[in-house]
Amino acid sequence: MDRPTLISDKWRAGYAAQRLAEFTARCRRRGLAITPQRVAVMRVLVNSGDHPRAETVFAEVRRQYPNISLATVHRTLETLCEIGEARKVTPLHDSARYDGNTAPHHHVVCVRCRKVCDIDAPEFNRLLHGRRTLGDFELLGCSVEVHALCGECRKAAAANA
Amino acid sequence: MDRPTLISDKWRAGYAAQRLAEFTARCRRRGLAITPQRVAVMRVLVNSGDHPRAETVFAEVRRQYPNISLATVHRTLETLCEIGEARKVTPLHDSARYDGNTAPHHHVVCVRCRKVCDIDAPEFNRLLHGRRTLGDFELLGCSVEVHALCGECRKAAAANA
DNA sequence: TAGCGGATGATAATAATTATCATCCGGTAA
DNA sequence: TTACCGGATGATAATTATTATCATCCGCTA
Repeated sequence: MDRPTLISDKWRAGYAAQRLAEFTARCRRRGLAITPQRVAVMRVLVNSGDHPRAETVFAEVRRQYPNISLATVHRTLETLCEIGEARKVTPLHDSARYDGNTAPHHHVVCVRCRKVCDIDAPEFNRLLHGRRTLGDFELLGCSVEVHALCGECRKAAAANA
Repeated sequence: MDRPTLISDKWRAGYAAQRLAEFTARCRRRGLAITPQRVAVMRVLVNSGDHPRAETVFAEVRRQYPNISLATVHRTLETLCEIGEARKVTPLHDSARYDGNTAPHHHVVCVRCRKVCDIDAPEFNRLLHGRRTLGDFELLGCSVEVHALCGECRKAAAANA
């Protein structure tokens, strides 16, 4: 069946090992230096079942590298996102975006300029199929964020290529 | 059919009129004063097809109330969210959250403490049914955010009640 | 092993948001 | 209608997250 399931710690442990094993090769391929700080940030992130903030990663990495700078952690996390080794849980975070539409609906977000449009998709409103819980969580609702390139950004991207 | 569609400006105009007509009654019911600033912020927000930042709402409202403070706009937007008249496009925005898992997956977020867990749900990965575009947008992928209460917050909420 | 260029640490600067507080004004009850 | 109470506002300071700057360092290639 296709029910949603929480990803298990066991799965994550295997996944993390795999990712870390490939990490140095991937950095080299991208022309990035393999520094102990970079590896440490990557390790903490990929081992975390949580979705940590920069500050949290900093606290953890610091135990092994007491001299690491918070700025380095921020820079490294951004770098990891740029090369596709990590992602932000939300692409919209610099400032809060508010939505006056309280009817159930979803969003399409331009990954380049971050424009957001509302979409109506009854099918998306039925994703939970009436399920009330998932593991320890009591489910309340869900929202779908479709990632896309808007018309303008599509043109801009084509022009740059 | 149930295909996703962009919400039209026409629909929004009607929706906005309706929401504004009900707004004062809803405020009264909640014990909130009807101030011109509050109404103006609500009007700008609900008329916006975009998903504006506080600063953007501020710029717009200021044309009618040149003395309004940015702090008031921030406060008012938060208040609107608290009483359910608006919502944040993302509940996670105070600081960026990073995810080291680059495999397709989705998230369940506690709306109270903001804990995030990964979920695996093959069905969610098929939402776009191979569609390539939606209006002007070129689709790239989608992610589902399930809103929930985690175990701890459920207990805390029950204790407070 | 030398040297180039990217990476880092320290710190300042910026941006977004929240806190503080005196004043103001919407809502109620006389 | 008027007086009053408590929430709302405006001005501003404070806080928090993130990014920029820059001198120094060190991973990597030749």
